[in-house]
Amino acid sequence: MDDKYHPQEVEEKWQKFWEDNQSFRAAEDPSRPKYYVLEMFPYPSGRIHMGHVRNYSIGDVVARYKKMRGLNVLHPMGWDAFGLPAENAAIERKTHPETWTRENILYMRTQLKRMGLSYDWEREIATCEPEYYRWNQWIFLKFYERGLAYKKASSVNWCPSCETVLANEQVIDGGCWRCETPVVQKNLEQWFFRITDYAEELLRDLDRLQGWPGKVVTMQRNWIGKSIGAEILFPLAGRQGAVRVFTTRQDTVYGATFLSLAVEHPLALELSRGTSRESAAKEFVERIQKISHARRGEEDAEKEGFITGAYCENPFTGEKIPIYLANFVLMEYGTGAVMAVPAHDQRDFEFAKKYGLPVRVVIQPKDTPLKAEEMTEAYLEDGIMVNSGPFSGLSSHEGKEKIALFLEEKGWGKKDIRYRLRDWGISRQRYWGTPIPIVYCDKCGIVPVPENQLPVTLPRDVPFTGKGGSPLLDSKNFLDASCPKCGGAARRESDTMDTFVDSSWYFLRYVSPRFDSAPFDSKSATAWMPVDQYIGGVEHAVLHLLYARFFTKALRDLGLTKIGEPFTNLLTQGMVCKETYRCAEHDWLFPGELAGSDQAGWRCPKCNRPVEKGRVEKMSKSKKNIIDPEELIAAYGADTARLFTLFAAPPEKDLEWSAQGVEGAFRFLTRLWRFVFQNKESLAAARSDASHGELPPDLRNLRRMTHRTIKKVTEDIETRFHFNTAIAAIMELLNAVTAAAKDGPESNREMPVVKAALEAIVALLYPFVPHVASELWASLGQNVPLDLAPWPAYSKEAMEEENLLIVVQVDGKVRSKITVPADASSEYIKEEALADPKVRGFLSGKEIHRVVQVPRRLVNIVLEG
RNA sequence: GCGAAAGUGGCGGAAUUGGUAGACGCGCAGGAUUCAGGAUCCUGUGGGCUAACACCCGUGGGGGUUCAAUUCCCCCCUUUCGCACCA
Repeated sequence: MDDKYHPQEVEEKWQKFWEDNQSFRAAEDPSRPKYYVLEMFPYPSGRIHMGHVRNYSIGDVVARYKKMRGLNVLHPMGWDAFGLPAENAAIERKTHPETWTRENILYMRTQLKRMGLSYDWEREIATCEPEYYRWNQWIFLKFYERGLAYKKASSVNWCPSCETVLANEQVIDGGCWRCETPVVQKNLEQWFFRITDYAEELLRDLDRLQGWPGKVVTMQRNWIGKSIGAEILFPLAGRQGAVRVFTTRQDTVYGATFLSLAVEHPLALELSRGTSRESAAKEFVERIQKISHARRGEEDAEKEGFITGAYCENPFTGEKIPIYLANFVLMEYGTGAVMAVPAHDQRDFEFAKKYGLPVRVVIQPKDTPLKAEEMTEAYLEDGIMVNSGPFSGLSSHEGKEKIALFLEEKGWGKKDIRYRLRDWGISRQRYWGTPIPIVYCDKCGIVPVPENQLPVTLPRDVPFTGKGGSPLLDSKNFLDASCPKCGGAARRESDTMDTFVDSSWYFLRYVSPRFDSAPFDSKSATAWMPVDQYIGGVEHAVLHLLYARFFTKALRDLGLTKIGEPFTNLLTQGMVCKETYRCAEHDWLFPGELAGSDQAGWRCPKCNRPVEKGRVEKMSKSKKNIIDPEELIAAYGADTARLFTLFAAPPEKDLEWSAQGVEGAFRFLTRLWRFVFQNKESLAAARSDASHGELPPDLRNLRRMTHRTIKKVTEDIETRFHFNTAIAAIMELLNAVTAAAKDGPESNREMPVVKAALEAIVALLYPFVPHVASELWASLGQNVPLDLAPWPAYSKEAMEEENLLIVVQVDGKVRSKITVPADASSEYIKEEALADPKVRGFLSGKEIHRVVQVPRRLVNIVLEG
C-alpha cells in the first residue's frame, strides 16, 4: 500500500482476509456473555438500496463494537425470499419465481459482502428453501393441533391488483400495504392463526419492552386495542330473543334511548321481515354494503340510519326503544350492535339530532348541571350519575362496577373485555409461498398432512401467465393427493401462507440453521436468544414485530423455547431521503446522481423548461430520487458509504442524501490515510504513548484529548447509538493530531503521543470503517489484526485536567473567562473572578447581591436591582 | 378531530443532569502551492454595529419560573408520523 488511499484495493484485501480467516463465525461459548445482533433480513428484490446500506451499517457497528468489547457475538444474515414480486417478475420476464429469486440472492449477497459486513455467512438462510419452509408447515401443524390454526369463512380484505387476501395489519389507509390499491371485501374460506388468544399477553408484555421505542409500543397497544366494559342484553319487544351490545360506558345505560345495528348484523334484515319496511331495509343494507369499509370511515361521512320498525326494551328503564340500522356501526368490533346514548356519545348525539330521538342526560359534570335541550355536543367525560334509578349519585367509576355486577346478578349481561385485534388471516391465493400442509378428502374432510410427509414442496412446473387465480390451481400433480387418513382421492390446499409467517420466527432458525429435527435446536435457542439488539424500519411496527412476538409466545407454549419476547432492544432507523427535481408541467423526471452534478441546472427534456427543486422525500423509484449504493461503493468504497450514512444523522432520524457529505466522509479517510503513510517511518520508530510527567503541556493536552475521545466514543456507542457524534469526536482528535505534528517529522519528540492518538483513532474507527481501519492498524506496526484487538481503554489519570476554564457571568451574561488550577478552591475561583479586569468594568459602582458558583465550571455575579 | 415527536447558521446536525449556543461535517470567502484547473494545506465564517476592541440581538412566536432556559411550565403556529366512527 502506498500513501494514496485506494479504497477498492484495501477493501478487497480485508474482505478476503475475513473470509479466509472466518473472522465472524459464531460458536456457542458458555464462558463468555453472548450478544445477538440482528438486522431485519431483506427481500431479494434484485439490488440493495440505500435503506439496506444504512440498516446494515448500523448493525455492523454494533456487532463489531460488541465483539471488541469481548462479547460472543452472533450476527447472521438471510433472505425473506418468498413473496409476490417474484411472481410478478416471472410473468413479466417469462422466467420462474425461483430462478429470479435465486439470481437476486446471488447478486445481493455479493453486494452485501462488498460492504464488508461482519456476518457469519455459514448461518445464511433463505425462506424459499424447502429446508426452511418445511418448518413453517411443521409449526402450522402444531398450531392446528392446538387450535391455534383454524379455517373459517369470513369477510376478508382482498387486493384486486395482487389478487390475494390481506391480513388486517396489511391494509394501510384502506389500501394494500404493497401496492396501495384500494382493498375490497370478499367472503372466502381462509386459514387463520388465533393471535387473539395472545391479545392479553401481547398487551401486558409491552410493559417489559423498555428497550423499544415508545412509539412502537404505543402503536402495538393501540392496534391490540383493549376495551374494558360490559355486554348487555336488550330483549326484543314482541318476539323472542335479545340484542347483545358491548359497551364501555355501562354507567350511561339509563340514557340509552335507541339501539344501532351494523348493516351486516344477523338481525339487520330479520327485524323488518314481513313488514312494510322489508324492501326499504334491503335497499339500505345493500347501499351501505357497497361502500367499502375505508370509505365508510371517512372523516365527514354523514351519519345515516334506517328505522327497522322493531323495538326492544332497555332492561334498566323498562322503556321500549327503537332499533335502527346505522352506517357507522362496525360488525367487526364488539357485537355489531351498540346501545345509543346520545347525551354521552358524539356519534349517537349527531344521529339523535338528525332523526329527532330523545337526548337524556344521565351523567352530570361535578359543578355545572347539564341540560339536554342546551347541549350542542355530547358530554363524554366521567361525572356523577343522575336519572339512573338506584345508581343515581354514584361516580361514573363506581357506577361502571355496580352496574356490571347488577347485570350479572339479574342475568342481563356480564362484564366483558374486547380487543380490536383480529385473528391473523394467513391464506394467500398465490404461488410463491409456503404450501399450507392440508388436504381435503370427500370422506374425511380437512386432513392435516402428517409430519413425516413434510415438506409439501412447491411444484416447479407451473405456468405463470398472469391470467389471475393461483397458478397452483393449474398444477394437477400438486392438487391431486391421497388422503392420509383413508387413502382415498383427495385435493391439496392450493393456498400458500402469508410471507409474514416466514419472518415470524427466522431469528430462531439462525441459532441452528441446519438443524433437521425441529425448527431450531432448543439448546441453541437457550444459548443465543433473545435477540439483544434488533434493527430495522418502523414500517413493521404492527406487522412483523407483532407477529414475531406472537410466534415467540406460541412456540414457547409448544415447549420449544423458554423466552416470551424475541427482541430485547429495538432500534427503528429513519428513512434515507433525497431532494427531488421536477418540471412544473410534467412529472418527476430527474434521476439522482452521484457527487458533482448540479441537477438544479437541468432542463426538462419534454419542454426544455428549467427544473425546480422539489421536496426532500424518501428515496423511491417513483420519485426518481434513488442513489444506487453500488455506484456509490464503486466510486468511493464501502467505508466511505458506511461513514457517510453513519455520520450524516443519528440512526433513528431520517437521513438526507448529500453528495458533498459523501465527499466529506471520503476526504476525512483520505486525510487520515495520508497522515499515517507520510509519517510511516517516524511512527514505526516511535514507541506508543509516554507518561504524563515527561511531556510538555501541548502534548499533555493531546494525550488528554485522546483519552477523552475514547471515553466519549465508547459512551456514544454504548448508551445512545449516537454514531454521528462519536465520529465527530474522532475527527476532532485527528484535527488535534495534525495540529500537534504540524512542524513535520523532524520534531520527533511528539511521536509517542501522536502514535498513541492514531492507534486510538484507528481502533475507534474500526466499527464504522473496518477496512481502512484494519489496514492503518497494520501500518502502525500492529501484528494482531484489529478484529481481535480489544476496544481501547481510557485512563482517568490521563484525562485529569491541570487547569480549568471558568466562565464568569455578570447577571447571567458571559463577561469573561478565567483559567485556574484544577485544584483551586471555590473561594479562590470567586476571588479571581471578582478580580478579573473585564468583570470589574461591569461591577463599578454597583453592589454585589450574591455570587452563584457551579463547581469547576462557572461563576455568576448577581448585582443589586 | 385525537395522540406523539420535532422546529437551532446558507445546509446536515451538536450542546448527555438548567450552566460558554452553533461541536463535527458541508458550503462560502481570503491566502499558500500550481503554467492553469483539480487536489491539498492554512485562516476566517450566526446576525447587527464597528477601523478595531467592545457592545447589542439570537435556538418557530408569545408569556412565565430561575442568579442562569435550546433544556422546565403555560398558550399559539408550523411540519412529520401514528390513529381515526372501536361503542
